[in-house]
Amino acid sequence: MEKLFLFNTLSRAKEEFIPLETGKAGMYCCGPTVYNFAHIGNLRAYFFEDILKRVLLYNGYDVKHVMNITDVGHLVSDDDEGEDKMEKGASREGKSVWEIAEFYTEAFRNDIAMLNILPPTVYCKATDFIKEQIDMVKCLDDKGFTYKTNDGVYFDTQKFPEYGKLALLDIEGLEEGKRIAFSDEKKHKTDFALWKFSPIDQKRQMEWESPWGTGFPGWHIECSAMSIKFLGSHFDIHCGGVDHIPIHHTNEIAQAEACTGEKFVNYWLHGEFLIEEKGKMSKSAGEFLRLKTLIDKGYSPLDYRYFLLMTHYRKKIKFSFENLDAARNGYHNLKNRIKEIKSAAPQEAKSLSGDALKYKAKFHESINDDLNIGEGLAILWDALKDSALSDADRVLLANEFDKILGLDLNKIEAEKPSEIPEEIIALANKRKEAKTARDFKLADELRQQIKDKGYELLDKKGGEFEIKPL
RNA sequence: GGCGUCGUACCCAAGUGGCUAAGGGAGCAGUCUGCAAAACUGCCAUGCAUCGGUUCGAAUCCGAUCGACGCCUCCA
Repeated sequence: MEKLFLFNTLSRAKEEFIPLETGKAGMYCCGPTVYNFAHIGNLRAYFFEDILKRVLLYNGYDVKHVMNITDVGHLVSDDDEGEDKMEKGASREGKSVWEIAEFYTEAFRNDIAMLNILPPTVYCKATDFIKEQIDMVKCLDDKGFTYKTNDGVYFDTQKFPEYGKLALLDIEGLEEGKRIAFSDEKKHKTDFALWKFSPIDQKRQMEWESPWGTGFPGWHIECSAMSIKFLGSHFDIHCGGVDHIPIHHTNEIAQAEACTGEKFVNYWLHGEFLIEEKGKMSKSAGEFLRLKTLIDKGYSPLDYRYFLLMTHYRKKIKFSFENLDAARNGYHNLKNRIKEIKSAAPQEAKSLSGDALKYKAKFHESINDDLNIGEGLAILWDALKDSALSDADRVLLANEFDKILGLDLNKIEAEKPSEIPEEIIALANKRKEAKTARDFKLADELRQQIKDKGYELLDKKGGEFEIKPL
């Protein structure tokens, strides 16, 4: 098996991937909170995880990919009035929180399917595993890692000496309550809620009984509880966006390791943000770009996938329509070139020749070097332009690389003569005559007529022409 | 205030100590052509934010400066 290197946030270094169990890889990815549509920045994270998963599969691993769906609301802040994102979404749309969750989960599945993101092996909804979450809080409670306040059960981070190791947190330097009203019942600024109580005077749409009182799970417990349920108390890979490093994943490690007494995860991988001119894309700002927005503007979802393929997952990518245009053009040219090669060599290729194998090896090396897809894409371009390779080899390589790229390159079909109506052919022949007679005015008129009827007339060498449906 | 990341051509971007600094887009030129479109071919960074240092050798390591961004509620 080829060596695969991944950048591990824990060590801030590329490390060789060694699975816990030979030939298998367990992977947990933090999924969406289904209170609204995903914006294109959110989708970048799932795209990065898709590349990771495809690279693991390419290397022959049997991948178990688990993703949570956060369908339980988390409070907007510690001191808010009990309204959360889910309930806000529900009241905004006049539906129940359960309906909201169902609707946006479906929208999310559609979005990732359009981007050719392979669906996870397991989708797990937070509300389906409340018992597991309560059990985990109990476990922490029994081991003395918790304390109770008026509004919930908290994790006492001072009892977990390694707290913050993932984020290299300088806890002293954190500004308590910098952007949030701070609960003064918390013993330490980094302590976080494991279980929150429902406000006494209010009936929440989502609340459950627990040994500590009616309420709902804290902000981080679902991921630890569900990842352990599906992948075991110690598993290979956990990923998410970079924003998860200092809080969410830091807290997950604390909870999980305090409860199980084992190392939680071997490799932590984080995807960078997509940013706009004015900075990070966010939903709270109101307007945000969805995949559908791009489609409405005439882009295909795979144009956006190509855009994401152009850079490395650990680098910020700046979104602009100018850059998306560049991606669309590049993708278009790529497909065009493959179509031409396929048209020239319609026969099925059998296996790669020596030179083509070198390209394959280079590609494999690139993607195994911490998912260097930008370099992989360049290798594809080089191969397609290498005249020393046979057409059959080039087609085979494109199909091979597409296992990672996911650009539907294998679906490109050779140009086949389409059925052109007699009427159009007659018009084209008339135009040819006009051209020969150097009556260009008439020739242009005829070409326009053909265009109006939905066909494009292209001139070829020697006065020949080609008709294509528009 | 603390912590973290980044700065490679007009745009996106790979390269993180040693071969002419990948690739894509845009642009320009050419082939073809009455014109157009498409396609193909060629050109496009003696330099990698700036200034110092280490080294036989630096885009790559170190330091300083400037600039951009992220995190310290929730968030991909």
